[in-house]
Amino acid sequence: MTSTDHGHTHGEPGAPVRPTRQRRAVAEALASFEDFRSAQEIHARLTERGEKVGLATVYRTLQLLSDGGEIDMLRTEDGEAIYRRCSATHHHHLVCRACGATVEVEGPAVERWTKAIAAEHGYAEIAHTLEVFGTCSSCR
Amino acid sequence: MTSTDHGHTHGEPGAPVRPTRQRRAVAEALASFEDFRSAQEIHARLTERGEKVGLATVYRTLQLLSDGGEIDMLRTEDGEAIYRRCSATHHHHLVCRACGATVEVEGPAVERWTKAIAAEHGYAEIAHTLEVFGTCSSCR
DNA sequence: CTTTTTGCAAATCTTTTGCACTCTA
DNA sequence: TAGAGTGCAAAAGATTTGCAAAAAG
Repeated sequence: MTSTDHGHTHGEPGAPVRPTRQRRAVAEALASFEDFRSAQEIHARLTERGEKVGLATVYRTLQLLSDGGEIDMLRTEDGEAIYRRCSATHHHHLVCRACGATVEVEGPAVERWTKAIAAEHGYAEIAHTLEVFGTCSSCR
Repeated sequence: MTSTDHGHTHGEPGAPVRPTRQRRAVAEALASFEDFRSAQEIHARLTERGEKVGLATVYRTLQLLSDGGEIDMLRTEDGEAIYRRCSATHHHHLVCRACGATVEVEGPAVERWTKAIAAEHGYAEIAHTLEVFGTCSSCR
């Protein structure tokens, strides 16, 4: 409930994380997808591949990875959480609302604008979310 | 599931909209708040003020207003929809994660960048969400 | 053996819907 | 009146949680 950070927050001691079959499975499923998927979809894939992993576990694992900054998480326009393995650089997404095709885009201009605006109003420890939705050419 | 528009989509013929007691009430509640509130909070205020309006109606009204572009709607980090009376222009928000203080900011640069990027990748009917979070000066 | 993980089902919570009933124009 | 709008309670969904059993170190 306080996982506000967009940046990575590794290194917290916490409790040891054990590499289990189900965690590996979730990681693999994540790796097998090109773009963002909901916990439900990930669980479905696992199931259809014969991997028996409880839905709750998928949620727990996804949350764990997300909190650790190891995967990207964003929200659909209707509030559903969707996840994806992420690259190292900070970027944003251009998502097709019909087929879900995602394009990663970088926006140095936006980053700069964000920092400037924030500083201008006296805000610190800036984080921002920016997602662009549209209909891709093949869905039109 | 198709209330995708972020921009204003006024003028659709649709059905006539009747000014009722409950709609007025919701509008007033909205006006009484300085920043973003959830449907539940708005309903709570209505109730504590003695206005009898069903929760479902609050949701329906909020959705109506939001679809008509008459109020702003955005999502909390945990996926909850929050609303606020908004100004006419398209803008974004700089929100203090500690106290919730919101500053409306305009970003012509961002708008331009968004359209450009999208067009470049062949995406149409663009919509975007951009929220900036930070800690305001008085909360530091 | 101790601690972390799971599974499952039950519980939450937000938001939506079905429907009979009440209003507005 | 006819069509729009409302209240309630039930239905959906997405997540989360409690707890006893299973796995990891």
